[in-house]
Amino acid sequence: MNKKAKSQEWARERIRSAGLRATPARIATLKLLKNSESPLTHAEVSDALHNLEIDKATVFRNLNDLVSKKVLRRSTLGDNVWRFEVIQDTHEHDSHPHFVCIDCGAVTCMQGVVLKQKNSLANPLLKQVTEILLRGQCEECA
Amino acid sequence: MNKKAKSQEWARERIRSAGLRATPARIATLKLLKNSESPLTHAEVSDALHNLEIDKATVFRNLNDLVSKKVLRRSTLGDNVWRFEVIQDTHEHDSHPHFVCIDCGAVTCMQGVVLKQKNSLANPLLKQVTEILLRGQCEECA
DNA sequence: GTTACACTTGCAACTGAGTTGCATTTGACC
DNA sequence: GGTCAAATGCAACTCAGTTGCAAGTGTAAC
Repeated sequence: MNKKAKSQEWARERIRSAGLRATPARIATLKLLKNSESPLTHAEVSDALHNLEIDKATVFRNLNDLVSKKVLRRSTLGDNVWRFEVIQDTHEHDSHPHFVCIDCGAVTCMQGVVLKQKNSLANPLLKQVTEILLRGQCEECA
Repeated sequence: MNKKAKSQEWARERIRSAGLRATPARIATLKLLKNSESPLTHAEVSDALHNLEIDKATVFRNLNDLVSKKVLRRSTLGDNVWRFEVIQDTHEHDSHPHFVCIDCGAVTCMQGVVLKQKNSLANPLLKQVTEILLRGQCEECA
């Protein structure tokens, strides 16, 4: 099986095992996000798939469906637009912070960064944090 | 001077010292945010001031003006809506993380929390972080 | 392979946040 | 009080995201 067919089969299997139907729109969406280096907005996904003539409402619904099935992660990067990325199986429980450049919008995953309490007073909120978002300037824009 | 007049005078002075004109709309906006316990959305501000018949465009412009003059802080809490809060003078250079409850929207300042690198590989991005946002469930909602 | 039907899709119309251009009004300094 | 840049009101706009509904399609069961 060649690389393209393998990617196709992977996407198909991922969608089906989530309990959803493997439609062309969903397979294309998932393949696109899998191959992307950083999370994509709905507009970017819609744009990339425009040659498949998939309606924007369909793209939204599929992205949201895949999020609710834990196939994708939906995050907000400070510009009030949702971004979507594939949840890697290997990182499933490794919720690393994301760094977002406030100038160019580029997103970086920060695997080696953790949150620490400065003082000994335990903050109970720390245990319930589900997402960490850092904002600033990336090296390019600084 | 009574409490109300004091608050009025405080807002007036804060706006003027930022280099802006102290208009009724701006004074009302600033007083409202000063007395609020948590950041407010534009819609909430607009709503609260509706008896003053201030146009929504004016509210937006004033909020943004006050943000650019560092009188207010504008943050996004994960629901893709901007929220505004007064920057307290005492915390001006203390960029502590904010914790946002994904259910009720409540915002908490986390003074004792810092970010650490797990491994020794220095991540240059860490030096350029200007804002840290944690998302999760607050104690009430957990 | 055919069939049945729930799940998906496309379309179009909608909501709600936020922006913009422009004519009119007004706060602050003289 | 007069002047003028700054601020406002209005209306029309953009853009993200949602929704209702009729038509189409993937899948499981035959």
